[in-house]
Amino acid sequence: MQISSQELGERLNQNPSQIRQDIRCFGGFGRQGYGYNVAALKEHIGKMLGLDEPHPMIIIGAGSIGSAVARYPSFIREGFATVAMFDRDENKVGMAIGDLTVRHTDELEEYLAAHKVDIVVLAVPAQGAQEMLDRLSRAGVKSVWNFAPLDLVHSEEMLVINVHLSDSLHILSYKMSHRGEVPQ
Amino acid sequence: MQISSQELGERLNQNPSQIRQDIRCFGGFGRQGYGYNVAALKEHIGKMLGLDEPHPMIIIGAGSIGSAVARYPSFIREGFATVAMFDRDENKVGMAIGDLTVRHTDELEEYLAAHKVDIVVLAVPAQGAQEMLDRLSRAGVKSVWNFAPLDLVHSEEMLVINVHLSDSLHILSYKMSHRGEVPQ
DNA sequence: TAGATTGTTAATCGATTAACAATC
DNA sequence: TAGATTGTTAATCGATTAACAATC
Repeated sequence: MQISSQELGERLNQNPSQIRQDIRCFGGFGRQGYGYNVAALKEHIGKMLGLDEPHPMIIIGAGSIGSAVARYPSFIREGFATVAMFDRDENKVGMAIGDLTVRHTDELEEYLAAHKVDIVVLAVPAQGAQEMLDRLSRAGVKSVWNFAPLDLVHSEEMLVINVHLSDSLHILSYKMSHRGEVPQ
Repeated sequence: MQISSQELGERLNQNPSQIRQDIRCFGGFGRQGYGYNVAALKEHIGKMLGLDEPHPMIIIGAGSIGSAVARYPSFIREGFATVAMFDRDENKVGMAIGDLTVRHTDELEEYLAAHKVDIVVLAVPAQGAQEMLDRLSRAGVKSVWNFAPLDLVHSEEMLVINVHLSDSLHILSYKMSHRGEVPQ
């Protein structure tokens, strides 16, 4: 099963040249006159993105965002399994979310010391987010996926990706207001 | 209260030239030797993004993603208030989420005909998403914020913004795997 | 007025696209 | 072999940055 940069481009709304340039970046393995082997391509891209090995995640904050991430089916398929959830609210501790039971944040450091955790999902309100990030930093956490609606201050060693849903909502709002105008 | 492109650039990690170019796009109103009036700047940007008037939203799908959007505090502050939630699951109909009660999707067209709805948030599983989008299209909906993890086919008249959380997770995963490598 | 900082044009840089020899 | 399609270099395009006259 093969695919050409031409067809890949059509499906992804990209120029075929762009496709070839991009694939080349992670080591060309196409064949002239033939195209790319789909299975090999998928494997290479997966490896490139680190999807070839599991990445255990824990989620801090068992509110609606934390729950949504824990339940997102495609993450689990791709190896991003949530292995524990934490909350500081006593009322949420003990609650079942999917097949996990919410733990108290007091247990956080202990948990991190005992388990391999690749990614910490930060799904707490804006107020407590920076403090929690500093705490995670002290506990040796290296990668954080932040859903708190602010940009967090962190050291060079930490990798923090911020998800700001409002950015995408603002784009929608902007395009709504300017629809029908001549582009440019 | 004023601010210069210099300081704005420092705060936003942008080149001051970039800042000036960008602000100019929506009509320059800075003053030489002085900078930009912060209040005026905020108002102009707000207007540009359509934040000067409320945008009633409804959410389809009362699962964890739908609930998270309904509760996201900054949306409400910015005028994106959720005015109704729908689900096709009888068990969820009648449930309270914040101060809303989940309605059955059977009432959707009726609701849309009777109320001003600027944005429909699509927070249903991937399987039903395209079908629901077509239904919304027939009901005259013009703007959709899609959280279903697939790109939806839609007519030119419809504005559909896709939120794919996994994109951001893949970026995190990629950077994790390639950390410490010499950039470029 | 002198100093500061914009609006705007010009220069630079990087990213996208086109072209084509290499080769399967 | 002939046709197709890659890898790769060159050309184009757009976006970022620098520069500076205008002016508050």
